[in-house]
Amino acid sequence: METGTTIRKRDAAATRAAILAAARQRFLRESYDSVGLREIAALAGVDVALISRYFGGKEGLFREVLGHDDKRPDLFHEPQSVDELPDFMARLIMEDEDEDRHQRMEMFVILLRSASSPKAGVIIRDMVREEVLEPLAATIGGDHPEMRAHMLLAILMGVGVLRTVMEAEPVEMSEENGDMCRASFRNLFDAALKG
Amino acid sequence: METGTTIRKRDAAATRAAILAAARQRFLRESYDSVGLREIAALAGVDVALISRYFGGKEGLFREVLGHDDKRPDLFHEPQSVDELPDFMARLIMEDEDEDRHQRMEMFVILLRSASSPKAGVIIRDMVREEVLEPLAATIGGDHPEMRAHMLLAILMGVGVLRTVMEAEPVEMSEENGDMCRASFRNLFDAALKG
DNA sequence: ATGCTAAGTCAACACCTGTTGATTTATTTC
DNA sequence: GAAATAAATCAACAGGTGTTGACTTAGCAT
Repeated sequence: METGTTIRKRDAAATRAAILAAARQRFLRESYDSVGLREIAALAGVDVALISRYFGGKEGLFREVLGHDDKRPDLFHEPQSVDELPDFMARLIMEDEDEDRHQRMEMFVILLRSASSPKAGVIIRDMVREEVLEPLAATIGGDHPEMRAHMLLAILMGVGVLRTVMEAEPVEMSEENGDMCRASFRNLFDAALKG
Repeated sequence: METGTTIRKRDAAATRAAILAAARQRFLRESYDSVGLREIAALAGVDVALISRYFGGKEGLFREVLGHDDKRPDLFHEPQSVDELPDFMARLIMEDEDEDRHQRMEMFVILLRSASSPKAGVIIRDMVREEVLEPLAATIGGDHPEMRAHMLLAILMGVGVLRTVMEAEPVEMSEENGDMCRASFRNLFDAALKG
């Protein structure tokens, strides 16, 4: 059950990391409001009090899970041309092997799960605007970049919602189905950009 | 502040309706977990106890807000051919004047807001599968109807998430922008169906 | 080995949650 | 008008929330 059950010997950094990992794990499955600090603490094998002590409270913990202050690379910071975008986003949706992509998608899930909580919402909205919508619109350029960025992100988030929150998988991902599915998404993103 | 401030004279049906309206109003803005019964009761101008009394509890109230038992028409029940779908969904996104469409979109927002709450989630998932994904796939037909249905719904929900949860509007909706935007969405849905 | 300090624990806080039983109030029926 | 009944209220519950201060313990330096 516990994440950091390996007996830590009074290492502040390690327990911090354990709490962070446990929190991430929980926020990945449920919303900000429905996840309790005691729950996270138990999962990390730590006393509840430490959370408020180390992160200043639940809100601070959540902010740190999102890596809002950290030097984590922006969700869409890599320099891409608009031509690479469809393929890039299709891969983002379909391939979980790539560790970087996987983490990026997990981040989106966390965002989606808690976005309707009053406290978490403000944190999330800022993050999405700054780190996703604006850079995306910048790389898109052209006539109505904001609208195009919206469409792209809408597809990405929509698929995320369906997959995780609604627990529905579009199609068996194995074999050539995966290739077909990825191609379809590529076309879809292409249409969103040029249509 | 209150919804049913017009002094009701001990009318069970009317107070039920007032509670339902208040609940709908709150669940439209926040998640299942973050909305309290006392909050709803205050908005309806009613004592908290009445909610549990009339609806059997918070969960029952939510279920009734969703109209899961009611004879509300299915979210996608209308007999449409696959050709009409792109235009239909584009209008669903863009036009709020139509009362029916407006209510349907509101329902989607409520679904999205609370889908990550453990208790509300199970209710919502069933509803989406039964009333949206399955009928949608049925009207689509063809090669991979489930995947196509997923794509359509993903776009719809993605836009919903961006609009409401992320509080981001794709483009100023007035003037010819609206027409352009609707055309783009139509193309997008078209690509999702045929691409 | 002995202090000293950082790390972790414990208990309690004040508040809020949904829910229930007893009670009061208004409305209708005889 | 009095009795009966439905509607609404009140107060309290048991349990949960995040957070805080005082306390204990482990690990390191001298």
